[in-house]
Formats: sequence, C-alpha cells, structure tokens
Amino acid sequence: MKSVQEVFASYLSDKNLKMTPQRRLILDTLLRHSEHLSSEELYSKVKKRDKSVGQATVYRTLKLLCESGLVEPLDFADGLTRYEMSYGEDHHDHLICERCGKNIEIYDATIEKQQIQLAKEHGFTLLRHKMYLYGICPDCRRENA
Amino acid sequence: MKSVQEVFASYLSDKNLKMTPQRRLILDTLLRHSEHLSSEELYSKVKKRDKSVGQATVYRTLKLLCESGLVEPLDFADGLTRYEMSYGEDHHDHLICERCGKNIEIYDATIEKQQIQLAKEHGFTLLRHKMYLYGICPDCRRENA
DNA sequence: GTAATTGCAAATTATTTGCATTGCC
DNA sequence: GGCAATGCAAATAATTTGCAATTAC
Repeated sequence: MKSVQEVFASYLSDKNLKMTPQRRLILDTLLRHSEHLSSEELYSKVKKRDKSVGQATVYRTLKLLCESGLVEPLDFADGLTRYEMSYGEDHHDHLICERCGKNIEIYDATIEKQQIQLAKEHGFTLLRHKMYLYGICPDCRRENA
Repeated sequence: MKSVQEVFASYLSDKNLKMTPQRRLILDTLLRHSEHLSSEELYSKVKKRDKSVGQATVYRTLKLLCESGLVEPLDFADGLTRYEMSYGEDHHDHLICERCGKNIEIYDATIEKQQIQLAKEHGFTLLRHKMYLYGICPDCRRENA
C-alpha cells in the first residue's frame, strides 16, 4: 500500500500541481495528530514548526487533501469544520456526547452493509457517507442522577 | 397530537419568551416549504409576505425552533446550514448525488435499530443522529456512460 | 522558463450582536 | 408596565481570493 505522502504526490502530479515544502509540512503535521483538528488548530501547529507558513496555505492544502480523498471534513456542529485522515485508517463514524462533547469513533458492519443496500435500492452508487450519533455518555448520565 | 404552532407557543411560554407576529410568520412560512431552505432563502420568502421583517429575526427564530426540537439543522456540505421541520414529520436521512446535488429522503428501520444498539454498546443513550449518504444518482451515472 | 504556489491583506459569506425603539403578556 | 423582541447596522468568525513575488518541475 502506498504511503499517504506518495498518494498525495501522485494526486498532485496527476493534476499538474506541485509538491512544496509547505504542503509536505501540513500533511505531516496532520498525520502526527489523530485528534479532529480544525483548520485553525492545524495552522497553529504547523506554525510551531515553520513560522513562515500562511493561514491561507493551510486552507488551500486542506482543500486539496479533501479532494484527493486522503482527508475527510467532519461536522460536529460546533461551528467549524474539522478534519481527519481517512487514508489507511479504518473507516469509522462518530458517537458524540451532547453534554460534554466526548467523541467516540465507532464502526458497525451491519450499518455499513445496509447503507450500500439502501443506496442501491434508489439506484445510487454509494461513494461515501457520514453518520453522527448524538446522545448522552455514561459519565454525564451518572452525574445527572 | 399538538400542532406545531401549539408546541412552539408552549415552548416559548415555558421559557418566558413571547409569541410574536414575526415568529408566527416565520414558522408558517417554513411549514409551507418542504424543501431544505437556508436561512437566507427562508428570509426572502418571509419578506415576500412581510417586507418589514429583519434578517436577524429569521436567524433568531430559527435558533429557537431548533432549540425547541421542532426544526432540524442540516449540513449538506454546500457551505450553509439548511433547515427542515422535524415535528410531526417522519424521521428520515438523506441520500445526496455528488454530481447534481439531487437530494432524496430515506429511511431504513434496520439502520435505525442498529444505531440505538450501537450507542447502547458504548453506554450512550441515543438522542438523535444524522446520516448522509453520498453517491451518484442513476441519471448522472447514465449521462456519464 | 513558465505556470503553480506562496504569504499577505483585503474581500466574502454566513451568522451574531449592540442598541434604541416597539410590542406582547 | 416591564421585560422580551424587533430592525437595523455594525461586528464576528470562518474561509476565500487577488496579487506581486517566489519556486518547483
């Protein structure tokens, strides 16, 4: 399996775009952080490594990474877009506590299969999906009682 | 079953908030449109009925409607928040064509059940969920061929 | 060499907020 | 009558874009 970096490099050259130190740095920084970073957060981490990188470059690179399919944008309804690596990682969805914001990665084969089936019933070829489950986590429920 | 208007009125009085002609008009306008309206779109429809209503009031009212559980915010990743009535309507998710933007409402009991089960396995009480399936619709697939 | 990329700052877009005035309960 | 709601305009917040200078291929 090709490395993330290799896939990104191929994607760029396919589109006649260029690999640059900034793009390398941004991708590498994203890879080092498994949290769900926002563009802003990623920008500040990138800046720690190279002060000269601009905010816009982070946005532009994230857009490229999403287009290439390497990165997924997430929407936890907290007002900003968060990102996570999707290549090489197992696919998963998110279970979020409405009270404390705790965020658990989940996966369920039954649901995954049924999604494909459901799309097919409507004649769609399913490419991807997003599923967010919102509830109250055990800790928060306990506090409440 | 109480009408949407009644539920909203109760919600407001519970919170010591007031029913106003603007709020009534905004809710009514939203009820007349089953599409997935953005705040902007709703604003322009409301304005056709009463020119004097302000944009901010639409935003403020939508926020209240969401808090009351009568309305659900949707994220189709087109950069803005869309809204739909959720009270009295059957719950459903969305199947979206990545090419033409076509948007189909879907429901699958197997998935719904499994979601509750999955949350339970993690100790969560499931309150709600969002599921978006993205793919290519039959029409767009045909065009391609 | 040349077209793509960068950093910066200014521009956009969606949404929120402050405030003086108005209006519901 | 008093506190909440309104409209307006200005303020935010996140993201995008124009541009002159730089750099990858």
